[in-house]
Amino acid sequence: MRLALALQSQGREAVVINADSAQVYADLAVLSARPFEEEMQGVDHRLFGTWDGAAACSAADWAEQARAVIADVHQRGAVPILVGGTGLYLRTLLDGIAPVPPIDPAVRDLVRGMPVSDAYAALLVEDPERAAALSPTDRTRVARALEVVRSTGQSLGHWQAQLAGGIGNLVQLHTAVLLPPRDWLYERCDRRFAQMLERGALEEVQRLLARKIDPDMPVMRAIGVPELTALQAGTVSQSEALASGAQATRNYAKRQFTWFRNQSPPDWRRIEAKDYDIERLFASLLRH
RNA sequence: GCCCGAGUAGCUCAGUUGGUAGAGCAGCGGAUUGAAAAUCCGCGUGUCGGUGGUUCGAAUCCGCCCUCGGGCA
Repeated sequence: MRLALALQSQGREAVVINADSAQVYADLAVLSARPFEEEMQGVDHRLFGTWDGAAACSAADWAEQARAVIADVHQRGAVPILVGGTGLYLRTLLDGIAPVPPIDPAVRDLVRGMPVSDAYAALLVEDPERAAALSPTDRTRVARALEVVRSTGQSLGHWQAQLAGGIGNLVQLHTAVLLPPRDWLYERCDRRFAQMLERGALEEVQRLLARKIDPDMPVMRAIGVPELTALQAGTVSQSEALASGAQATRNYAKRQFTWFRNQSPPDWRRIEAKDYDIERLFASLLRH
């Protein structure tokens, strides 16, 4: 946002594009900490609250939309600013992803309904190479590998040998990976979740629950949703829900830290200070 | 003051008939190719409250002391 304003002060239009897997859902305004109208200060924001919670937004879905938005923004001579902490989304946009055809919904339902142990046993037979590379307890990846072989007749490895749709080579990137001091970060996580409750997070979850969406869907797994669902059900107290939500936020922050520290390209600048000068950070971008 | 109960990892607790201790959570590190705010993997030396004693050997048995609960006065 600060960058967008800095650009605008130079008479250049900027568009903020969401790259966060929870902020894409319309149902999660408070719990995903989606910026609200006043915060946007008239700057165009895209892909925030774009998906309905009843639908699952995949990395490829998001990347496809992001590509279109970026093309449009460039068309207008404006600068796209991608913001968000979902590493897989950014990687998919920049590097592309395996061109796996759509999965047969019947196969998907069947596979995802299986206990991991069964799915893994099946994978050992149907795609032993992949099975060997995965932890037998990794539900998400075991299910993915199995649904891919069953639905496409080819192993996941076969598809992953190629990447499609990346735009990393077509654009000029100005990057910054924020890795602030851990204590400072955790303290903010605690405050953030408490603040969400003050801003109506519980009511948001009540509205979500009324929709009776499958609990396995991404919206239902967003941080705070399970915690506040438990509060709503009366199985935990207010203070317990507050504590577990804050804890989940911290756990997530750490995972994000690990992702970006190790998975993002080494030439992406790491910022370890909690304060930084946006004008200096993006001086190369702001100059011309 | 007396009687019970509890004092073991940062927290919550296990620890069988004595053989110098281990789980969950937290924390730290890591993985991450179509639901990723998800999913998974790895890392456990701590005066076992203190102190005397019994014993070849004590978190475990005995004495005394300390702290925190609860009860009785």
